[in-house]
Amino acid sequence: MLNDRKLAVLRAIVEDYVSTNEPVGSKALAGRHGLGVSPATIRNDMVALEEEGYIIQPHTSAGRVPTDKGYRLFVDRLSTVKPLSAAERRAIDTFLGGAVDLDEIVARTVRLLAQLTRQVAIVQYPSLTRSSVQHVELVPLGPQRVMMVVITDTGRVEQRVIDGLDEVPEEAVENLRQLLNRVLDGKWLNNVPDAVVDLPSQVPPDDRPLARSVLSVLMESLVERHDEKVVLGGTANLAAMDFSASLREVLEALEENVVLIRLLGEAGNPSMLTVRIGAENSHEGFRSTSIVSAGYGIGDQSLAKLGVVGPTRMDYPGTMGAVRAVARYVGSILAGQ
Amino acid sequence: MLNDRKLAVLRAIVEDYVSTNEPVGSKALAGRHGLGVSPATIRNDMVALEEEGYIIQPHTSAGRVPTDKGYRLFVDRLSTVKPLSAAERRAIDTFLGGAVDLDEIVARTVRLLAQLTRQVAIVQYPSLTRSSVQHVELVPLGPQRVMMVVITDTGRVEQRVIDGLDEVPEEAVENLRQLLNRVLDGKWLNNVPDAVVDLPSQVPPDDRPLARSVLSVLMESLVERHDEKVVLGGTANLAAMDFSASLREVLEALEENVVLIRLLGEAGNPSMLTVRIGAENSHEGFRSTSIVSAGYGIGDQSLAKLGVVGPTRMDYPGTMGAVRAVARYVGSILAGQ
DNA sequence: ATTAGCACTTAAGACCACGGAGTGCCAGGA
DNA sequence: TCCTGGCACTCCGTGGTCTTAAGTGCTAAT
Repeated sequence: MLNDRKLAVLRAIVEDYVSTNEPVGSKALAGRHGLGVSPATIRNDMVALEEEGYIIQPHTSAGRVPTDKGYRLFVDRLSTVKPLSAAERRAIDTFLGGAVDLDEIVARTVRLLAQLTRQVAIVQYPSLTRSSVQHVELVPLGPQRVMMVVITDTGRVEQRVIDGLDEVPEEAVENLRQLLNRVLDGKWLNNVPDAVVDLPSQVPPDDRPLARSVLSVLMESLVERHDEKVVLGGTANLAAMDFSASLREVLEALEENVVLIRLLGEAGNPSMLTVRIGAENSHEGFRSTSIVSAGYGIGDQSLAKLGVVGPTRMDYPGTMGAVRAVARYVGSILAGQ
Repeated sequence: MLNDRKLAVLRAIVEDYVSTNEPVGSKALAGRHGLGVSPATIRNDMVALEEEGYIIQPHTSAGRVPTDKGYRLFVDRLSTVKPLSAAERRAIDTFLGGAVDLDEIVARTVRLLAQLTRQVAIVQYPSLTRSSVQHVELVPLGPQRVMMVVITDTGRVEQRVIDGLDEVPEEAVENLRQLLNRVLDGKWLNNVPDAVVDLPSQVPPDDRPLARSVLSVLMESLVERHDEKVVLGGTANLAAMDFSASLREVLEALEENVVLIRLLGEAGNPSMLTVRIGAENSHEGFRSTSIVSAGYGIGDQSLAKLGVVGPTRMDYPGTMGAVRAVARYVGSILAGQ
């Protein structure tokens, strides 16, 4: 049904529409692209494409515009990811290289991604559950307060104050500290619960209340509370975009971190590029946007996701290239830390 | 020159224009407000107000619109801060009361402020230099790495890893830890440099390289690097605003944390409400917005600023009331922690 | 299967007329 | 001296008509 030329026509329509933002007609198309056939022929192909639902015309006598389904076919079969230019790669390198800690890596990444794609960038903080414990510290703050600090191999530090304890002797804290480090050192965070479950029985009976308090806070901070933060950048680029939905709707959706995290999480294979187009996005506010995302992490272990949000009418090859490149660079920077 | 009635006219113009977003004419004004004079009289007053630069008409035969100077007079002399309703105060209380740590207090505050004012809210993290040291911890991470954690009385935690040391014995770290706590406990952060300047001479000669490394990182993290973070909220409200400038310009300016911090910092008396109207803002991107800000802190010690950004055509009394109330509540919550 | 030609549709722009809201000014009245 | 009613004027916004340009669908010929 869809021979090669029809596909070529679809590709040309997508490319033209993305760059001009105007419905593309048969004549203009035959002129600009070297398809070697007349406008009339292209028109015939167009009605076929329209019947299949890949393109529509906004009104009778207007050119054609790709549908979500058309973009989907385009990214799946008609385009290849565009690698970055050497200059762009150098820019990434120097820009990300200067970061000193995790916060700054994330902040710079989001700026970079927004700048490269001229769209809204989203970067998720590396997830706790995918990293491992490097060190646990317990610090007595007073007779009844203890601070717990957990350091992970991705450079993340979580700290909590444990309050309302009975009088705790310093050496009990010290014992517990040593025990925790012995048991947890190098453990995946999601294995922490199993590792500590019988830990209270290993301390002297007098110290068990302390141990239980510390463990419950530990579990809460590491496991139950997936406080996966996300950072946004490039929202100014929204002003230049034109959604069929209202700008307000998109801005509102972008403010809901929970939504963003779910959206990134929905992506398929975590180490691959994922593209969700228009109505494929489950959240109402993103029905007229496309989201290109990728996992990033150390080695082939994906720690978190990053991506960009733009109009469905976006430069998919270029955007996908930028997202993929940035994800890889961030991974290598994290590994080098 | 400006008698009472002219001022009343200006006040009426501002109030009408703020609520209708349309230039207000003499007839409509005489009808709605009980000024007790005829439209013709109001017209005469209007030309006077226009000659003084408080109002302008967008074109002949249109109503009048307040200028920046008009708004300024309005907030300075013609309006009073509107206290929140009891329901609003209760809402603040329950909403902010549920926060468990500093991050969450800030996050909730920004949401609250955006919701109350229906504008863009900005909250600055409590400044380091205004708080005091509660505890310093040094944790050996390996033979050549030490982690330093500083906890302040505002609940903020700063941590740094000190790297590339010579072999450091554990007891040297422990000694230094005790010394630091003895010297710094309760100190204002901005007094820390003075307090530690002669500290290397108080440790055994062998440990001085370690002490110097730790101190230089300490100084860097606390003093030189005023990494005062700001958090934004309610950007979706931008969509409903109409600036004379482009939306993009405002969004861009809002993304520059440095600009926001400077802007908040420019405010006058830190414990008072500050209003900057239109061109009074030094930054280009905010020329068509007004910024209402206030300091907040524990007791009468101002730790940081918060505020909202909206169109010059904003409800000043209501906005000022909300900003002031939120600033006070946040202060009391911080004090209670 | 492709192409050229042609009649048809539609949105967008130009032009115009007109009603409404608002103004400035002037002369008369308290 | 200040206020008011009246009046002519200005300008914006709206709605109507017309025209143009772009693009389509269809048919007949290649």
